[in-house]
Amino acid sequence: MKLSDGPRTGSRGNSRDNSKASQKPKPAAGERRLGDFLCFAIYSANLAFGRAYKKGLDELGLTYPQWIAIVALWEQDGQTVSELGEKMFLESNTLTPILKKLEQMAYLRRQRDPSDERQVRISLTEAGRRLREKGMHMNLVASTGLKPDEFARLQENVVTLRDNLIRATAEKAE
Amino acid sequence: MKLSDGPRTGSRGNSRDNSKASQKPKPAAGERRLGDFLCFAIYSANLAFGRAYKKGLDELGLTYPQWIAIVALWEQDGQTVSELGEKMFLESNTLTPILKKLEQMAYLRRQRDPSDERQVRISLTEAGRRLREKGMHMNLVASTGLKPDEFARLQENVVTLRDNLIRATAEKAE
DNA sequence: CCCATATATATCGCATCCGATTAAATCGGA
DNA sequence: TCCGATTTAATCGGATGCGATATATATGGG
Repeated sequence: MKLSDGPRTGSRGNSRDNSKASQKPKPAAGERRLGDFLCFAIYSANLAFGRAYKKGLDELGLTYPQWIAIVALWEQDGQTVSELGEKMFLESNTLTPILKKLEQMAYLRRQRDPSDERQVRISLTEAGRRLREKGMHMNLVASTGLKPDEFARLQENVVTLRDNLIRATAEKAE
Repeated sequence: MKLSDGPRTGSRGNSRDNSKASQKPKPAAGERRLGDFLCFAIYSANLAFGRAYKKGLDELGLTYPQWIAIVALWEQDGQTVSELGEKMFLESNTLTPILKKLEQMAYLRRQRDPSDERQVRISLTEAGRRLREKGMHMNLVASTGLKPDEFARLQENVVTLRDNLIRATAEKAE
């Protein structure tokens, strides 16, 4: 198991810092900088997305994972906790508190499946569906500053990256 | 403020689902699926990275943000909490507990700057530097399943995305 | 010098994430 | 049928993120 996902092992090119001597102490030669790690780019982009969405979500009175759950349930209503978890890449330990909160807000219902009492099926209420509509006409595409083709390719590459990571992690766990 | 970052507003092309009738109930026509949101791709890729790194980080006895802090301090030692926060895209409310934990583990020192007692300067201990070396020869590049050129372009695009989002969010906040 | 303002951290409460464990229901082989 | 293994949620504790607030220090105008 290796911990770096930065491709560079030798000297780095920093296009913003080559006109004058750096004022910062140089890191040890050959070291990867934080900016070279793809994982950190994803990590920080995720923070940035969360902050960009914050204002709009506050107007809906939702958090980001709550919103994702509403979108996933809009796509297909009546999913079990596990099914919803597969789509959101989360498990019941994380999902259950979120769903309980949304139930408490009257945006969805949680009920045991009569045919298998182990499962809990989640269905949106009318208020939950209205919530989806309220958030639907909002978008951040412009804020990404990406052209449509860049946007689409980036999206595909990130999804590929995610799926490859998940597969590789599962394989290494035997 | 718009809340969707999915580019498609009309019908979707789902290349995996066009050979036979979908078994799932169709979502309302014109709806964006979760998979069309770039924010969700980033969100879930971040979860995937966290899980992929987990095993390696456990061996070091660190969490992901703790590791990031070590890397950032290795780059430049003696940073203030704010400076470190700029690089990690975090503020003192999040950073202080992490740094206190790392101090308690004896990987760094936190000391008030004598010339300005408001600031706290963070410096790695010898154990902290050894930690960086222990993690350095590990990498996840193979697990990403991306070719080097794809990897590099993806990294650049994600960084651009992040920086554009941050700028746009700051502008909208007046 | 005095005090209002600004700056840099820290604290607090809430909401995720996640590993480990628990509890309940189902399944399956003897 | 019976009982151990499996499956599905839920619970618990620890560690982030983050808005709001608090505290301590520094700064500047009168």
